[in-house]
Amino acid sequence: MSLVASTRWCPMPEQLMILEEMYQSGIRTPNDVQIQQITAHLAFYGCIEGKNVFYWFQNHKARDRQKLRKKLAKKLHQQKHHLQLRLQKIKPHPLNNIIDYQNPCHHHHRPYDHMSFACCSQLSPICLSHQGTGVEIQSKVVNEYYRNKSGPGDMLMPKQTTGQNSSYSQDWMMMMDMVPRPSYLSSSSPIPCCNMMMNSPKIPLKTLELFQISHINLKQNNTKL
Amino acid sequence: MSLVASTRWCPMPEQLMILEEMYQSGIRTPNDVQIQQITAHLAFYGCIEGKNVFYWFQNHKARDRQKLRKKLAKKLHQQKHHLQLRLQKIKPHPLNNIIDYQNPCHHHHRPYDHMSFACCSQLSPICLSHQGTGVEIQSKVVNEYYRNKSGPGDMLMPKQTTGQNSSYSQDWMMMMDMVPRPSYLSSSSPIPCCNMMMNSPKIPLKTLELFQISHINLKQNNTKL
DNA sequence: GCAAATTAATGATTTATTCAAG
DNA sequence: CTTGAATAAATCATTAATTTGC
Repeated sequence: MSLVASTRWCPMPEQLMILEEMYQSGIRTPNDVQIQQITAHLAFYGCIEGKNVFYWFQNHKARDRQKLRKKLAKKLHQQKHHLQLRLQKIKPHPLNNIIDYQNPCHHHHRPYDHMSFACCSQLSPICLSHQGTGVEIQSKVVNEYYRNKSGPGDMLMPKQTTGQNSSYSQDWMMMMDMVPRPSYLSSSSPIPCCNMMMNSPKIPLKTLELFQISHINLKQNNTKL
Repeated sequence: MSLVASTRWCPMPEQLMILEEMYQSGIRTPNDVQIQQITAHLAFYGCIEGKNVFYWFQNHKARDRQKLRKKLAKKLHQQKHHLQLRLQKIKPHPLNNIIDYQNPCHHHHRPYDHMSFACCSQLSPICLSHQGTGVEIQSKVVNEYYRNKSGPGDMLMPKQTTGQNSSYSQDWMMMMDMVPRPSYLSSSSPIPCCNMMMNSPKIPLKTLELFQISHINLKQNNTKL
């Protein structure tokens, strides 16, 4: 990992300046459109993705709060200390236990940002057409996490190979491994499926070509790279 | 808000069954590709997006843990209680204060899933070409949160209207509102910019057409719909 | 039975914590 | 040590179950 392109975003000073200024301006939790715009703008100064902007605000906000908390705690502690000293001077009495030196300061008050809001813009739930490019083109490039929506409309929803029941516990575990799956594993493993919980009638689920994968690496990829 | 399409995902029983079975199979934190595949598969049974799958696993895992914790806490409590009773019987002595009835059980041990892993698949950071559709087509449809990456390569990175300095503290606040921005606000507000922190040299930032927006709604959209 | 009122589940969001690159 | 990235925990908010009074 020396000459390999860095695995994480290295913000350019200009980008940091702009972000910082935006933060100072009050922006705390930009929504997706805002993130897009910011990203597009900052992209002029260097490679950047939406998630970088997202994370930056997230971390900056959090560490701001953290700093503030520490400062406050310190101040409070000092105040107490001073107060105690003063009280001791005033009433040098062993029963002056009014002030407790602990108080874990569990600050569990959730300091709602005056800026924060939920982005519930009521866009119609139309199911985005991927321009016929299929799923893969989105993964890891357009989407970073889960936001890769992929509606039901398009999605190279394969002509499912007729309703043969299949055990998801098995097939999905297979599908779930990340190695490029050889397609020699046929789609013909007949298995009962989805008969575990939920008292709904047993539905003949279909095995999709998309998920025909090898038996190796049954478990999820545990390595953290 | 009565006959409007539901704002949140209403999973179909089949989808739930499949998800549940996958969970039982050991899947805990599917990565983006997995989420894509799962989504594509579940889409057959009803409208669904990647984020729904993501959230489902997130919540399911969390609530599983939670349930387990509660169970354990209960058991522990009972054990203590029984032990105390027993001790009382054996040594009905007032000095039997070995057992403390508190112990807040702060279980701060981060129970790493044996399944969890970071999805660091090393796909090249190629900057996805949006097929010339620009930013908007992605927002709120392809992206749900931050994962809307949008590389620097494409992005209708406008021919910036020559380097006139502009105050981001102001312009960005304006840009940040969500209302469709009328373009009558010219791109010619000349302002000093980015001279706040960071001792890097002052760089003449450009005002991009993309961000010319109205002055109304200066603050972030706080309303929730 | 049946709808308003409560409560329980659970989808979605935000915040806190942790890991680890540099 | 700083900070980008990722995950877990806490919380919010909406929908479903359930109860309750009629």
